[in-house]
Amino acid sequence: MQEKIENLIREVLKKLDIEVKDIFLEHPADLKMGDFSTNVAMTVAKKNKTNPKELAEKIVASLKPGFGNLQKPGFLEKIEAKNGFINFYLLQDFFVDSIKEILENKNFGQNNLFVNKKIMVEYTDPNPFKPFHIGHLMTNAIGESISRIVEFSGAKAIRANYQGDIGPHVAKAIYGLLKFGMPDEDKSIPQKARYIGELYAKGNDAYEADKNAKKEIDEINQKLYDRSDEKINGIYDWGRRVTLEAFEEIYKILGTSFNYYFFESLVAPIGEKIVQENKNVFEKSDGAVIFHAEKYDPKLHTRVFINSKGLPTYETKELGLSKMKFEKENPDISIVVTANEQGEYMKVVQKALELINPEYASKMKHIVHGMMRLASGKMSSRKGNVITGESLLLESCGQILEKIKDRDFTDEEKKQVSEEVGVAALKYSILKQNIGGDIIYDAEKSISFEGDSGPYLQYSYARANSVLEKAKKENMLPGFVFLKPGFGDLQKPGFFEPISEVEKLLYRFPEIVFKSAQEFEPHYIANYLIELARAFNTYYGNTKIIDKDDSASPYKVALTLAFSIVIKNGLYLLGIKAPERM
RNA sequence: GCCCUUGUAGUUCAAUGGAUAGAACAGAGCUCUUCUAAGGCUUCGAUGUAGGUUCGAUUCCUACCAAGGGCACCA
Repeated sequence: MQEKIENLIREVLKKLDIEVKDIFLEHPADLKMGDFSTNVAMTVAKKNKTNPKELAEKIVASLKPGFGNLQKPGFLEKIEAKNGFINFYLLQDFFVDSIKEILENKNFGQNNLFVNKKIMVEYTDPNPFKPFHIGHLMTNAIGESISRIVEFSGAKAIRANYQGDIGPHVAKAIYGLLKFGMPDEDKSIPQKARYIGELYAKGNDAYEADKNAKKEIDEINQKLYDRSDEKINGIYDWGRRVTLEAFEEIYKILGTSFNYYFFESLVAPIGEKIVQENKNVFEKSDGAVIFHAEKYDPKLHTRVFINSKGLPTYETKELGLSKMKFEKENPDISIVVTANEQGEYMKVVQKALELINPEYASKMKHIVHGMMRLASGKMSSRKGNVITGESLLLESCGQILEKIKDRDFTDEEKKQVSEEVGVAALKYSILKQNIGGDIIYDAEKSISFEGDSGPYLQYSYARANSVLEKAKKENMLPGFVFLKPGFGDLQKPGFFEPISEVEKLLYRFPEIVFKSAQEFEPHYIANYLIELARAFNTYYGNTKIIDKDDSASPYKVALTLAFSIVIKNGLYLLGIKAPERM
């Protein structure tokens, strides 16, 4: 359709003897201003120093029948010039056809942007021995959504989770466990994991406040690398298993499953080897091995790759990880999703990788998202003022459970619905905004169940579904026949169903998905779905969809079905489930 | 000090250089004998400051102000 309109404009401009390179077509911000519009008159007027409004009117006049030998094109209802823009209104047929297309294709919205491409997405990255905090929830929501969006765009997505199972943070947690003792045997896995997270915070406090503790923790860290202490090995293996199992329970609720789990303990030696083999890139300084990135780019800075104790830092591990990813899967694009606090250091690592292996570096893409912040300041698991992702999830789901307690659901259904809706509330609040921006977490407001929210979208879907259930019972099948009347019937008032905003938005879904994929930005989909759901709810509010006496009723059912398909696909792309009832 | 993000209604977020800057929450007021009121309909209310580029700037450039992050052995 876009092409048709573009060609039409080209044809007219040619007739008017106007040269133009690109024709920029967009959807006007307001549906009242047509389905497509172009600012071509303004750009041309600028070049030729003529009046844009007059030119727009001239173009429109030339597009209309009875002027010259151009016929009014069959696919347009109306063309108008307004404020220098040229607006195109599509014919009803186009919208009805688009509804048919949606009903024929349950995967409506897919595109070919990444066809035959393999894209690895690394996200979530919680560390064993530390709590699963809100930041992990955020990275998970974004990474999962991006994975689904690239899949919907033809890519083979490979989900990877990179976890720091070695390093000072582990030593701190183990120091805490040695000092304060192990948790009771009969506690649940999440309880044990929570306990380990608390002791990590204590270990960290001790590390900063107490010199002896610092020394002890450094020793534990060294022993962990060497695996030289039987007792520490035992605690380590146990704690690693417990925290990883606790994470799995959270992934299950969130609806994520990974193809790969990478661990720092495994990539560290690979990274160390890379650093040793590239002496031309790295330098020795104060007993450490460092990389002077500012030599290559003044905006970058120096970072330590091997510390003065001979232990590899995160930078080195990251090099090892990259190598491992490419050797295992050789992705066309290797995406890493993290919070922006890692943005600067990641650029340094990327620069180092560029010197070591330019091919790998060119395929890496680091997506940074904002931080989840408290009004009172930054959350840090080191300080212990974190709201864990787990507790937030439980709270969100709990609030839903309270809300549906009187509904006609079995206990099993209640649990499932409250989980699906609770997760939706959280994920939507993360995904509705630009990836880059911080999210200010407010316990009162951040989890929203009404208005601009995940549950609102789910509710709209459940409503549509309920209409469709009723339609099935009453044998009201989706249909279009009534819209193909004899020519004379066109005049019959009330025969045609006016095209609503729902149709005008539905056909745009694939464009939105495409844009989201191109920019790796899920929020376009989130915003689109809200607009669509709002249009449907308005339609629903003043339309009786199932009505045996209404010849348009089959079409209304078809429209409802099309809406339910699109909203379900859209929610899927956000990583949100669409319950049939809620 | 240098570098990276970000400044839009009271609050949380939108707006490929375009039209009257959109929503939601909060506030005021309607609305369930119709398919789910987690809904619908009214209403009040905003581009950090100062310049610049442009027919046109929330968007691009410069400076300033403010918030967050990073800047050598944490991740």
